[in-house]
Amino acid sequence: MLKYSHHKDGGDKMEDYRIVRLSRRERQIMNIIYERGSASVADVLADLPDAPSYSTVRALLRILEEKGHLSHEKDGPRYIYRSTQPRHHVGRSALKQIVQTFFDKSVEKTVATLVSDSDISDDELDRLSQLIEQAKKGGNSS
Amino acid sequence: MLKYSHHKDGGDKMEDYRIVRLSRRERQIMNIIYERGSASVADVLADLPDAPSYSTVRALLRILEEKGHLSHEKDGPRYIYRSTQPRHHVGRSALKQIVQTFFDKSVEKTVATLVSDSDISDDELDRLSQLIEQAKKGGNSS
DNA sequence: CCTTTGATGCTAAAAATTTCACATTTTTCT
DNA sequence: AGAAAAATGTGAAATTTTTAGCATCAAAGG
Repeated sequence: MLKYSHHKDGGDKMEDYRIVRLSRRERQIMNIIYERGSASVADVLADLPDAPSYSTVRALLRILEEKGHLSHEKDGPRYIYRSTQPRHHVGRSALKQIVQTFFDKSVEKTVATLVSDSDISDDELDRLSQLIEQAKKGGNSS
Repeated sequence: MLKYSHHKDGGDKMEDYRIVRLSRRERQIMNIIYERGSASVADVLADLPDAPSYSTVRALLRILEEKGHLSHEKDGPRYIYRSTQPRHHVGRSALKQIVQTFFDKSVEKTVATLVSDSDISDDELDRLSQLIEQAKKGGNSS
């Protein structure tokens, strides 16, 4: 046939981005928990599209916990699940992935889409300006 | 047990975001194709982490085509696959999802992460400023 | 205290995904 | 043209994911 360069070496592509390893349901559940910060079984069930049974959700949560993505604590009678990885960390990674996949690794293109698409108030635009200004002053590379 | 409000009505959560419907491998492959713009079987195989066999990749590509996510054209002896949905459209949707899931729907927080994380040149920061300025002048809500 | 309700623990079947082997077709090269 | 190389087409096995049923445990209420 052919020789294919399975270059898993570059260290650039796909990197650790663990979300990519999750199955469809696992990802949906993780997203719900990231969005809510924490969630009970009922919370997850309420937010899940095409919600399966209660048992099913619990099984998935258990699996995610076994895999180390979630942990739970007891809140009275019920379990509250949280991500083991801090949300901002995972978000940063996910964002980076999006920038790479859809926006040619260009932060500029990404921001362009963000500000053009959404309905942003003048206030928020001002704060964005300040953000950029701060970045200019603060540590940079060039 | 309990009553769970399977509210699939709000129309806000998860919305159409089709990527979420893809299986793990399907998603990986779609990402590769979005990133490259188009790809042959060998291209996909080269970029896939834990690359399976050639046959396997072709099977997945066929499935993605059946599901309507991909189409192919002949480039000489081989097939070149492309997304049926325009990349910028899917990217916009994916970005929106990230903003919602990890950044409290805040464009500001998202941009803050983008500019703080990445190593951005002063040039790019200038262009970002211009971008914001344009958005201020152009159509907005408030 | 005992019953009811609502939670979890576990196990296994059903469904979907992932994988590859083999056959066939097309291209390339001498 | 004929042989070799490289691509696609197909079907089915192997694995993983997804699902739910039933047993058990804990809290709340009469």
